[in-house]
Formats: sequence, C-alpha cells, structure tokens
Amino acid sequence: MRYDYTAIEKKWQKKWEDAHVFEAKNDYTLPKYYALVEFPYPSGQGLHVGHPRPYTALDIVSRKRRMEGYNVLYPLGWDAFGLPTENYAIKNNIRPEIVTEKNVARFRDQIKSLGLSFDWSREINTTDPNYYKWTQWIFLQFFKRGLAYKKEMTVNFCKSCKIVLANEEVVGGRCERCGGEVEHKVKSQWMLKITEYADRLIDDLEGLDFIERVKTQEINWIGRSHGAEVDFDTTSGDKLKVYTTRPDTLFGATYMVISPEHQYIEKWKDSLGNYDEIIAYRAEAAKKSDFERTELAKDKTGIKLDGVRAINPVNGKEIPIFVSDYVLVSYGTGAIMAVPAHDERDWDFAKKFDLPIIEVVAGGNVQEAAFTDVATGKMVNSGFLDGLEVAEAKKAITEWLTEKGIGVAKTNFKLRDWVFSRQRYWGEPVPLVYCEKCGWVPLPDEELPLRLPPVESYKPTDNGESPLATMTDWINTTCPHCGGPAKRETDTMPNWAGSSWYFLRYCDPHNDTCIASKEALDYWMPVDWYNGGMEHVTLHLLYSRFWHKFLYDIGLVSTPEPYNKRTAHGMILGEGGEKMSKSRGNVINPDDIVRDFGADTLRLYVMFIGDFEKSAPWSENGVKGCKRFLDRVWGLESMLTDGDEYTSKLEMSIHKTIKKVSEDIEAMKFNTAIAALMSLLNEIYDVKSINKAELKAFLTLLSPFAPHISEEMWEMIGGEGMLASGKWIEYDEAKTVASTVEIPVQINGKLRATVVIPADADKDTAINTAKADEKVKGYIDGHTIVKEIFVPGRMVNIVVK
RNA sequence: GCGGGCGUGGCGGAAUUGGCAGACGCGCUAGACUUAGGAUCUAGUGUCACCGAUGUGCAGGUUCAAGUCCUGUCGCCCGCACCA
Repeated sequence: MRYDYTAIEKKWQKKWEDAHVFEAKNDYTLPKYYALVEFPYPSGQGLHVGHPRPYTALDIVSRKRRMEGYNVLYPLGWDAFGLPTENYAIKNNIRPEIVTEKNVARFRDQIKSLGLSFDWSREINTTDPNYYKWTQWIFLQFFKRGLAYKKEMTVNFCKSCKIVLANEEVVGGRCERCGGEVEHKVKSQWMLKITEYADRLIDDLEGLDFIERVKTQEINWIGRSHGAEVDFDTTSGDKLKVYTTRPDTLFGATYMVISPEHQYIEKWKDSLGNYDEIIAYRAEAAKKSDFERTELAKDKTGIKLDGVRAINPVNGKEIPIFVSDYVLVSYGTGAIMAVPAHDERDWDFAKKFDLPIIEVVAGGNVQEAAFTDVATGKMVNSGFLDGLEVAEAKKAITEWLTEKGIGVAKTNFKLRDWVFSRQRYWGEPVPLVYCEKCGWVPLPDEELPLRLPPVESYKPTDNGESPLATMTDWINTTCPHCGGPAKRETDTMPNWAGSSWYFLRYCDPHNDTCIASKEALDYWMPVDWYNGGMEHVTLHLLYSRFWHKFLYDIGLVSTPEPYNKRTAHGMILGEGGEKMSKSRGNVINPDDIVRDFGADTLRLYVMFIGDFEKSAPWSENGVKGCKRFLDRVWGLESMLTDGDEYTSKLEMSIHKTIKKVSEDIEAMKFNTAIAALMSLLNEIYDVKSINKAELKAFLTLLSPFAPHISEEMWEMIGGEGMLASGKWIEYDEAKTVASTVEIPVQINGKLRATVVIPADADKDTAINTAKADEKVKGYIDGHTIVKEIFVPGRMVNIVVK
C-alpha cells in the first residue's frame, strides 16, 4: 500500500480534533505542564519555515509530556496589533480588523496543516476587545500605582513610520522595522517605570533555568554599575553632581564635562562669556541623529565654559568645565569628572584639548594610553589613598566622601523607562482622559474595553499625532471624576503591550471578570518551558518579566517570575546560508513542503536540520532524506511478524533507543534523537524482520516527531487507542548494555587492536585478554611494560618502553 | 572597544564531557533492477603512496590518553556601542 501522506495527515488531524485530545483539562489535581512558544504576528506573507522549528520542538515535548501523564497546556494565539497590518490598511484602504482576520485565518490553516498539538480552544488574539480590555486594565493598575506617568522627553522618532520608537527599537541609529532615519523630537509620552524593577530583573535571573546567553544579554542590557555620586563645588556657587564608577581616581580628575543639554547651561547663562557659542554647539549636537553620533564617536568635540570652573574636593584645585556631546544627558547625572589617565574617552578628549593627564593608578604609561586595568596596580599621587589597591581605594574614598557629605555610593543602570505611547491607530487605546480640573483620570473598569473607533484614515498625521487625534467626537468626553468636559488620550500602546501578559490569559482565556482566575493562574503558572527567538531577549522577554513582577506585587499572580525555563532556537537560513528574504527570493513556503513531502517530513526535517539552538541552512536534499526515512518506516509493514516480546536481535537496540530519544528530547537534542531512530530503522532493515511489540515501540518513539504516519501505522497493526493519548514507553537500563563489549587496545596511547571482553570484566581479565591478542603481542614482546590502564567497559592502554 | 558564541570530511552535523574522531543525513563512486531514471536496492566513501602513517583553524603545553583541559595566536558569527 502506498504511503499517501496527504490523506493520512488530514485523517488524523480530524480525529485528534474530534477527540479533543490536545485540549488542556481544567482538573487542577493533575500534574501539569505548561509549554509555550512565542505567538506569531500574523503577517500578510503567511507562515515562514522559521515558524515550524520552535513550534515542532515544543510540540514534541508536549506530546511526550501528555504520554507521560501530564495535563499539558500548549496554546497558541495571535500577536496581531502592529505596523505592517496598519500600513497595509492605509495602502489598500481596508479596515485593519479585516486584514487581521484574513491573515489569522491563513496562518491558522497553515499551522493546523502541520499537525501541531496546540489547544485551539484557548486561542487568543491581542486585537480582540475582550482581550485588550485586560491589557488596558493592567495599564490602569500601573497608572494607579504611579508606575505609568507622562513625561516631556526627547524621543526617537522614525521619519518614515511617523512613529515614536522605544530605545530598544532603535538599532544602530535607525528604525529597527523600516531602517529609516531616526531623529530626536520632544514629545509628551506615557512611560512605564521598568527601571524601578531593574535590580530584581537582574537578581531574580539567578535560579531560573534560562540558557546562559539569554541571562547575560539581559544583564548587560540592564547594565547595572556600582559607583558614587560626587558633588563638585564650582566658582558659581552651585554644586555640580557627577556619577562615577571610579571614585578611586578622584585625585586624577583634571577637568569636568557636562552634556550639551545640561540644565546648568541655562542657569549659568549670565556668568558664561561664551554662552552663545555653547548654545550653537548644543543645536549642532541635537541635529545629529543617533546614527551620526555613533559614526563620529571617535572624534571628540567640545567647548570650554568661559566663566565657571569647578573645584576638585580632594585637593581644592580649580579645574575647567567643558560641554561635550560625549557625555549623555540621559545617563547618570549628565555630568562627569574626567580622569584622562584612566579612561579612554577622557584620554582622547584630553589629548585633543591639551589637558593634563595625571597618573593615579600605577601600572601603565598614561602619557601613551589610558590605563584602565582595575585588577592590578596601586594608587599613587592620591594623598591618603596612596599604596592601596583599586578596590580598597574605592571603598576608602567612598567612605571619606560620605563622611564629608560630598558624595554617596550609587548604583546606576543603562536601562531606561519604557516609552509606552505610540502615535498610531492599530494598537490598544490608552484608557485615560484628561480633565482640566482633575488631570489624567482613568476610565472606570466598567467602561473597559475602550474600543478603537472606526476612523476615516489610518494615516498618522504629519505632526506625529495618532490618527485618532482627528476624531473630535470620540476625543471629547466627560471626566469620570468630576463630570466636566475632558479629552481622551489619542496615543495607543506599543505592540509589546499585548504580549507582556498573554501567557496568563491562556490559563483562563474566556474569563470576563478578570485577567484569569486565581485558581487557573496558581495551577498553570509558571510556564514550565518557554522557547522563543534571541531577538526578543531585551524586548518582549524583559517587558513580560517586568509586567509579571508587577502583577505579583499587586497580588494577582503567585510567582515572581513567569517562566521557569527559557530556550532559544536558531534561524533557518536559505540554501546558500544567507538569511531568507523576499528580496533574495529564497523564501521557503511551508505549504509547498507539506504538499510535496507531507507535514511529517517537514516536521522531521526542521528538527533534524542541525543543532536546535544554532542557525542552519535549508536543504531540499535534506528534506528528501527525511521523506526517504518515512518511506522506509512505512515499508516496515512488509516485514512485520507477530509477537508481544522484543526479540533478542532487537531488544538491546530498542532499549537503547528509548533511552536516547527520551533523554535527547529533554535536552533539546532533537537532531540526534532522530538520528537514533534512523539507526534503529537501519538495524531493523538489516535483520529484515520486526514483530508487533517492536514496531509499537518504534512508533511510540517516532510519534512526537512524525505523529500522522505513526498513528496510521499504529492503527494498521491494531494498536490500542490513539498514540496521541497513549503512553510513553519505558526502558530497562540493564537491557541497554550488552553482555560483551568490543574495546580498543592502545599501546602507548595509539590504537593497535580491539578485543572482546565481558562488559563487567575486571582489570586483570581485560589486560590479560588484550595481551593475548596476536597484534598486541607484536607490540609488547621485547619491551618492558611500564603501566597498564583500564577504563571499565571502555578501553585498555598499555604503556611500554 | 565591550559582552556572548563558534572554528571537526565535499556539505548539515555527531562524539556518554578526558577514553576507538567523523554517529545520522546529504552528496559522491561503483554495481543491480530498469526502455529510462533526478525512483528503489546493494557496496564503498576523512586525507595520503597498498602494510602503515596522518588527521578536529594555527603554535605550544598538561596527560598513559586531548576535538574536549591550559597558554598564546589567527579567523568567523551574534548582541551592545561615548553608559563615565
């Protein structure tokens, strides 16, 4: 009989659906397992072969867990707010809801054709008012607790998207999405105080089962540093506050720098002889985009303040103050003490402006280059710090500063608060109104969701306002607090909002009284295994951990962290090894593979393609190889015999394979699990027969990877029930090892022969067997044996002279 | 520059963590079956001159034994990028 994958796959997908085998049960007494993949953005391009890789991986885990008796939650939904949909809507003048619905329908069909065991009864969509009602509600909780605030600020504005970007969305000074130029604009924006959680977002990583590169990337992004804030007296009478991680080098501070936007420039206006020049410099700096600023990073520019100087608190020396754009207003205090001897940037600047370079840590030649090593070297030219190690000096000077009341130990972060508003249509409306009398007032809960009103045009306005800003009858409303006239906020939320809590909604997706019931959350959370892309580590992953911690603080969830385990898959590249892209024309559509080779082949191939965590190039021949394997599996039927016990020919291999596949799935080594199944199949073909018990074992192991063909063959041989709701298979450790082993015999570390010994042979037996070997004799005779090494069950090494 | 990762056949990749390097798949070679095969099956396939030697980017080192550990060096990929 021919292996008609198309018919078989349709048949089983329907059977699984009809039997509801993949639906998580609301029985909270069962052991649970929550497997999660990042929900997709339903783009107009349809599914990409990159999608099935993580989906199949956790599908395998989920299927195995179900067979092990767990109540498994493996859900999927749609992260559907976003720019591409909005842009498509603008271009074609179609309502974004319609576009979204169409794209979701296509994605759903495509994903369903892969036989993934998602619980479709829990499907969610971030653009569904019943969903975003709760996104808005959570935002209001932030607002009510002072963690959402409005702030006039310089923002990154993408000229071509006409949208404000979060810092995380600016890559190399350009818009992450469209690559367009990013300029600075002053706008009033909603902000979320993620910085308040910075310490916990780092500290709580400890103890989580996240792959190391995810942890380090988050830690680096948050960028915690320890140092001190120090007040410098100035000739103007004002104190100039700086932040430094090297208070130990205070004696080496020979000048100071403030950022062009520093508030003292205005304050000191009348004392500054060159105020106009400084303002012109600031204007120049503001004009530079982030991109240009980065490009020009090497070449330092600046202007010396004429009229105000600072006083170094440790030695009373007057030092000049400069304005330079290498100091950022947004980090620390916007001002630094410059120690050219021990900081590369300060060194560059000092060389250019011919400023003194004073060595305070011995160990380098500071006239040649800044000496920044903190591990070695002792303090010099530093008064009471002389002779101390850097670490000791840090401690001593911080204590001294604190005592004198001119400084204090301080921790700083690179992480900034999250710019939470967008001037766009296709996002969650911010559920706040502005009342002249009461200020910003939240909508009462019963008015949620605040629905997106239909607008004439989805185009953002040229002045950077949301399309909603033109809807005067929607904007004008009454204040929920005083009943007076008020205006609605026209900004919407960024597309990261809906994804910051979606994993909670899956626990209880149809609840209309709260985000999800406490019982459901307590049972399902935290997520046991979350897999997603590395590109989301500093965005979605960090944001959602932040939201979850906040919800934990207000008592809605019971764990401080949402995810127990986080892994990341590698990208699938084009045949040549380049990234798949429309412009290169090397994009693989999963539909074609399903049509030409079947879903099982595609699933198998994306798992076999290579190390799950690394990127791997697509190979059409590789796909064919997987199809060939399945054809050979199908062919097993022709050599099937009766029998309910493993035969001696295959018994050990089967136990070994069960062990290997079971362990490899847990370790994400899907490629070698499949290789083990291929090896076993080759062995079966060698012995040319397989009985029912053996085939059942094989199909059970294959079923998480290639579920359709496994079910079909299981049914053909009269297996009980469906594999999808069947039992995983156990192995007997004792039966995975042979009674005899062939081990290598080395002479002086070089392989010279192999001998067969009992698996549990002791040293004497092994050595004697080896010595009796003819080949070995040739190498030993006439030599003195210096040493004999035996690794039980592994090898023998005889050292001769 | 800083942080993370990686260099193994013609290719994708294995190697119980120090113990027979190259599992498994692709590709290739030869043969079989075929009118034919880009189908299938069988055998072979790291390199070099057949015993044998040699081989995991390169150079050293530790060890009975190194792809794996140490030192140095070269190259590649990813992330961040004037964060004081």
